[in-house]
Amino acid sequence: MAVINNRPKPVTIHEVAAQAGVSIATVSRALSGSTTVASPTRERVLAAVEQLRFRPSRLGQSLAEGRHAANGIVFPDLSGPYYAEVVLGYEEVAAELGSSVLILATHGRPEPTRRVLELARRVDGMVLMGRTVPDEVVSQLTETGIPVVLLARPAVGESDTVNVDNEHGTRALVKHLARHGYQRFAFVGDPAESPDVAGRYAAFRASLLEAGRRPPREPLRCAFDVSSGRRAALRALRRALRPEVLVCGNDETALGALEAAAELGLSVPGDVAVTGWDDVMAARYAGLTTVRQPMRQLGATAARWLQERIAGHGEPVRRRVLQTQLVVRSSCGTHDHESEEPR
Amino acid sequence: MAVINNRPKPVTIHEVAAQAGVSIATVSRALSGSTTVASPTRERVLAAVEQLRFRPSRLGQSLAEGRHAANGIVFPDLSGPYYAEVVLGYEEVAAELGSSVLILATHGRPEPTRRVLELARRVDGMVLMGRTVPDEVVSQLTETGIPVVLLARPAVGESDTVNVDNEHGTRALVKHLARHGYQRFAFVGDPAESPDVAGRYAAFRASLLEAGRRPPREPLRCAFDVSSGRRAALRALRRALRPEVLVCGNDETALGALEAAAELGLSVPGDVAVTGWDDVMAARYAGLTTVRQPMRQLGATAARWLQERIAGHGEPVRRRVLQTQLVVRSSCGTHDHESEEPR
DNA sequence: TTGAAAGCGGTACCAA
DNA sequence: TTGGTACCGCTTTCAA
Repeated sequence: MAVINNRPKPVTIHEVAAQAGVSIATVSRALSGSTTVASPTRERVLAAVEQLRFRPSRLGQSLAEGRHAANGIVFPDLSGPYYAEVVLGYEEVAAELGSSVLILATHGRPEPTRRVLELARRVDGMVLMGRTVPDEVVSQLTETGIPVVLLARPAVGESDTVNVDNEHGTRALVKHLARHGYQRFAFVGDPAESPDVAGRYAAFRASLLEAGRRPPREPLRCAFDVSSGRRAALRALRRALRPEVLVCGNDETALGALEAAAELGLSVPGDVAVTGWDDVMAARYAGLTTVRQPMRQLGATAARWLQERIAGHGEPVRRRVLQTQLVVRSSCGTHDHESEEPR
Repeated sequence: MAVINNRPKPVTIHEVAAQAGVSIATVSRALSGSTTVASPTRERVLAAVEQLRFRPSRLGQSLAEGRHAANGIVFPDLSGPYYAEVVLGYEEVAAELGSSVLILATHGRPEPTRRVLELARRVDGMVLMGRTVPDEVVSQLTETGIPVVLLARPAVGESDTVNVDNEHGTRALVKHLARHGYQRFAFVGDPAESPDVAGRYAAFRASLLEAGRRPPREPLRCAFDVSSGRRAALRALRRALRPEVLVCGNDETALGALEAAAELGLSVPGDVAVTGWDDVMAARYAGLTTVRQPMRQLGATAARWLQERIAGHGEPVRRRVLQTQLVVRSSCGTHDHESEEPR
């Protein structure tokens, strides 16, 4: 137990007050600028602050003010470009609006609920992404009075919700694939893994049915990473009746599918077409047809709404569904007009 | 000013105490488990806690305990896979060790110093990455008693420092390129942009000189993104005496260089070779020769050390330089033995 | 085993 | 314009 903790203890407002020969109330006023302080007094205070290198304790301040001036974002994971971009968009706006940003990755960790509730004790509000906590926890938070904005997940109660349009994005994709003339579609990805994938699979299935086709087989369930995608795609591609298209839940899965095809000596898109979701940087170099979603904007919108909720204006519940963009590259088939790819 | 802030005010320890018919001291003890509390009393307290859904205020707790139980990481940006991976590695370990994690991206924002000092008021310690704040701020923080771990930047004073071995990584790369027989090397990237790039350029220059070559020209300065890399590479490739190799400061720059070459109708590696740094996911699909660095491990090590500093054991200063790995792909030239690429 | 009370470091109201 | 002081919500001595 030989803790040799020799940190200088922080300067407090009392020492500044003593040094300047005023009361702590005056120091507080001089620094906040709220009330008027006589110029000479202010000078003395600021000099003392300067000299003692006084930085007010955030804890004292927050306790007195009754707010943290911080908010948080909870997401499954930060690996892979998708979440990183969303978090970046979030941080950017939150910082702009004067809040500190706490992050919490739940994926693969025990007790996500406990961690989220712990986070809730240090913030004025939080953004919850995807499949991080059960609905009950969302309700519990809002009942406790903590504003919550949901991101990339279904609405719960009266919380604001921001989502991407999985429905239309998928339909546009399937429609494009249908024009290529493909008949046998397979979906790679686990709807249970994330609400987004669930939405994409549902739309995939629905649009095939509406086109008068047979219902697709069960999705080839797999996690979000490349190697899981590869394994799942191998299963599909080894079937007697090989699918003509692998519609993948996200880009990393699709990149794994490309690997699988290569491994089996199948050409893409000749023997099998492959599509993804997200349009991560690698997708471009892999020639992957995919659906781009506005990742930063998802985070930015959530941050802005959260701040407004915290400010406490009584806006009605807001739900936003951001649009996607089909990005056609080579992996879905050959095209006459070179490059539908947007700049 | 019509703020309709109707949040239920949080349950405090006093209400729990009243409900359980004990003092707040007893409630605190019953919850912390530190001191002994008679079983029946504890039962009553826990029942009250349950019934009132009491969650202790983090602010009160931290103020009394004299610690935040949180720490922070400051980085230039979160876009691009590099920082995201480092932050992920950091968050993972920090959370494991029981700290909440605050993030702060400085890049392109005004007043990075003010923001960092503001962050310093809410954490027990922090990790500072790359070119985020000037050395004086680092000193100022440590003098104030806030433990700091530096990441991907030169040491300052007595702070722990974690870096990647830019020196050896670059030498291995240049050596490999020299074996290809290339004579005219150009460096793409701005040493002023980050300490890492500075280190890479220095090693690049040194190893060429040591090999008895003429000193290379000035680096083609550019920012870290693909399009900046593209523009810089265009400048180089349009020179009368075209370089045979573009050694780029990071992968995104290199991907831009690949674009530039394609634009000019130059084949890679036939007409010009290109290399990167980081081994981001896209590098693989672009066939980019690069140097892999252990990004997560950088973050993880920093988090662990920071925690130890905060715990206050008086270890001597630590400096770690993590090793890199050359990843040879097609962009640097043709190879006999297919794929030196590690799995 | 429990309670009273003194902090922890601020903010803001009320008087002077 | 300033000072005194009552909080904010918790932890932790010190006594009982």
